[in-house]
Amino acid sequence: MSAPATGADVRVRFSPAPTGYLHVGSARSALFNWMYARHTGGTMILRIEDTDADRSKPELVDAIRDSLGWLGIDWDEEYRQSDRFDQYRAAADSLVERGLAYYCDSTPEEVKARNEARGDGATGYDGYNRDRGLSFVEGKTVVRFRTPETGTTEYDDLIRGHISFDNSTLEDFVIVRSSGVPLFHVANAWDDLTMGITHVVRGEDLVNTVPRVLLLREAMAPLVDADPTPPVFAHLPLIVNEQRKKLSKRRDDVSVGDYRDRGFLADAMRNYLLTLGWGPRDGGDEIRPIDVFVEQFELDDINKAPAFFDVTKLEHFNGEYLRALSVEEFVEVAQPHLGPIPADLFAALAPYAQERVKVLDGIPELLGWIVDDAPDPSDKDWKKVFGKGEPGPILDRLIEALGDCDWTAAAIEETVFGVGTELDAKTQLPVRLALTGVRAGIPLWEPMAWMDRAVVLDRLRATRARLG
RNA sequence: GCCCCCAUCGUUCAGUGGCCUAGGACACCUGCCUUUCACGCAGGCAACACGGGUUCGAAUCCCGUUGGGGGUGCCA
Repeated sequence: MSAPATGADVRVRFSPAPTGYLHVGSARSALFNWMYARHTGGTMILRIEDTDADRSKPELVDAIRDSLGWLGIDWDEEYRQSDRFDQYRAAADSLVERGLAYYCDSTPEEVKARNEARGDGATGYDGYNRDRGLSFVEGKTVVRFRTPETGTTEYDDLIRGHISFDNSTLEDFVIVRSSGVPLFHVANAWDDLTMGITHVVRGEDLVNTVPRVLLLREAMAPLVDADPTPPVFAHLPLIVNEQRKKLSKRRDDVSVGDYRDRGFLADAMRNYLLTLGWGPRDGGDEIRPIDVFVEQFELDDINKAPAFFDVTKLEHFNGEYLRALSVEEFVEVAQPHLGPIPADLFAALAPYAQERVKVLDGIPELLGWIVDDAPDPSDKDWKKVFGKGEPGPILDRLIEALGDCDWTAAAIEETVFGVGTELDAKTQLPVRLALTGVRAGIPLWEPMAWMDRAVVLDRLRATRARLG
């Protein structure tokens, strides 16, 4: 068991594979690493795990860095595993020399065929070349690590407690491909060792790799002047979808960049992500500035159970953050989301939008009617508004009065309500439906004053006509 | 199949043997405000998966059952 590092000794890393855009699951891992680094005054490391040349895309590295930056997650050191292949291979060679690893020329198909021929239901590598003393053949042999046949490999997880694996269940896994390129486990173990990583904070889907990494670390420690003590592991609960399954790129909306593009605020996203698997120690409000949470953040407060990524709650967080902005700030962040709405019009109506919109991409729906063509209300709304009473005369009177009054917000409001008083009727809803096509929305008077009187009258007349 | 893990309101976080007739937030419902909606405010609905232990006492500890998830790649 390792002595927990504290204070400025802490070194954590976020290690994404650049095989896709940053998704919410990895963003959460990055965040928790960052929280801990900042809480302890330690070092946050970004390590790009791009050992799989076929799937890694260099341009995605920048996309990931951008998304992290957007979330306000910064780092103190950065590495790329593709720059360090020589080190991993040297380490692997040494393992072979010392008999801790060996060459193997079995193809996956051959292994599978042997397993099926045996018919005992076992899968995975069968140890066929374990003791056959094969030597290196260019493009043909992989390097496999020789796992112990007996005993257990165990460790204490800061979040999940003691976890133990029977070594007999560990197969001899590949550490160097036949192409000569090292794989995840060696690269990961070597880097954690040589970079002095003290805390490994990552998703629960990686728990099963711990024994392999631990075994490798032990085997490689003599090669370097580094602390052989294993790091502290903290495996985060998975973030799941409504089916309680790990978020997947194919089925779920997981790209952090997509949320940004839709008009979620970085602070809201970060704050929400933080509440998945963790809550403030003081039991206080879950929406607060990040500094407050950084101060309280402890890895062993993290939950064990998976958490559902609830977009509805994210939206609530975003709404709160949006409303906490000054109007000027709100106008600023809204710019990319205005759609057909002129900037000066939006500036005038921004306060109305600010308290109604939860995500910025909802702005066109809220205000678009002002500049769009005449609306087409649903039958349901139509019936709700015009279904009873004698709406015809009310509309007639509205058209008449509105054709006549001053064209200012105050005069329009006074006119519409005046007709209401005169006829003892509610006049706002009919006007609203005629102009916007729906029964809910921002106050009408300013937008109406901004619109041409003729347009307003046209929509009112069209509604009157449909009434028959 | 084998290995590992998880289990409190619909969701999320709180609860670490007595303060729990289980608390906050989201969602939902009701009311207030308002000639719309929203914001705001006041209420409401709603959970310790099940079965055995341990204990004077269990949501909290142990065992089992059931359910769920993750892994099982020359991916990470």
